[in-house]
Amino acid sequence: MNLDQILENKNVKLTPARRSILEILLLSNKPLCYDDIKDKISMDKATFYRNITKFEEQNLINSFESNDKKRYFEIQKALHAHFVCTLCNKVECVKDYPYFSLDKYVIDNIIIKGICAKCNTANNN
Amino acid sequence: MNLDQILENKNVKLTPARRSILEILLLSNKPLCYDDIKDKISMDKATFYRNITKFEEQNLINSFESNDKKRYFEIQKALHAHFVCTLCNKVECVKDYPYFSLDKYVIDNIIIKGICAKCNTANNN
DNA sequence: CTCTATGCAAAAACTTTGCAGGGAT
DNA sequence: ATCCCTGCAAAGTTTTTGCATAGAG
Repeated sequence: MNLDQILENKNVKLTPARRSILEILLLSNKPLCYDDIKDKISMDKATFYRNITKFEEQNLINSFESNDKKRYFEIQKALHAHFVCTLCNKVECVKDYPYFSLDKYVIDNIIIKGICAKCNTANNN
Repeated sequence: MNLDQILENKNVKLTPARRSILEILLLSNKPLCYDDIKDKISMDKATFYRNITKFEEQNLINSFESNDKKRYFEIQKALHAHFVCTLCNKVECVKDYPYFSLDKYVIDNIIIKGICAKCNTANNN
């Protein structure tokens, strides 16, 4: 999947800022927040959030709020679930979690909240 | 399930403010945010959030962030999923959504994000 | 009396908006 | 010349913290 395919038929001009955001999200194996992306490239938060809003309007990406109060974004290549640890705030993709359709509902994302293996082990020591 | 049972062995004194919060959450059939609760009883946000924090520390309630950037709280009687509509921000419980354990992970909550039946119908008109 | 709970006000954290400058078409 | 993208600064929203008062044991 490349950016041209992704932007096909979408009303989004591919500016350098947008290219950067999309490339970083494409290369990432987990959802990223503004801080994650700002660490990789210099970009004002207004630019970031305005472009993110546009991407979401065009269904190019989806997002969710994690436990750390930040929004995390990703280009979802195939619908899959996400795990958010409520102790260490780690976010990871859960590729093999089954999902089911709900009558007349459109499912965009599944977020599983709980305690990750590492924190769980640490907690029980 | 009553408040005495819920607070059994928990290090939480049952003050009037706490009783109000817990009773409202117990009676609700869906997760509630601070604004929802403030509509029902007068309570300062500091008091609310401090008590909510204490409840969460004692695993009396759990919470998640919805699309409207607010945290929603509930007393979860049995693990079940929640649906959050990304268009109208409605939050509802999905009792019959199947869930699966993840090896070594503790699952506290499942949030399904998407478009609810009503918004979906409205959108396709 | 001491310890905790509460309310008000201020701060903090993340996101959004206003506005002006700059580039592309 | 117009449109829209970008960055800075300011505002907005939700949640948290500081502090003084009130209340329970």
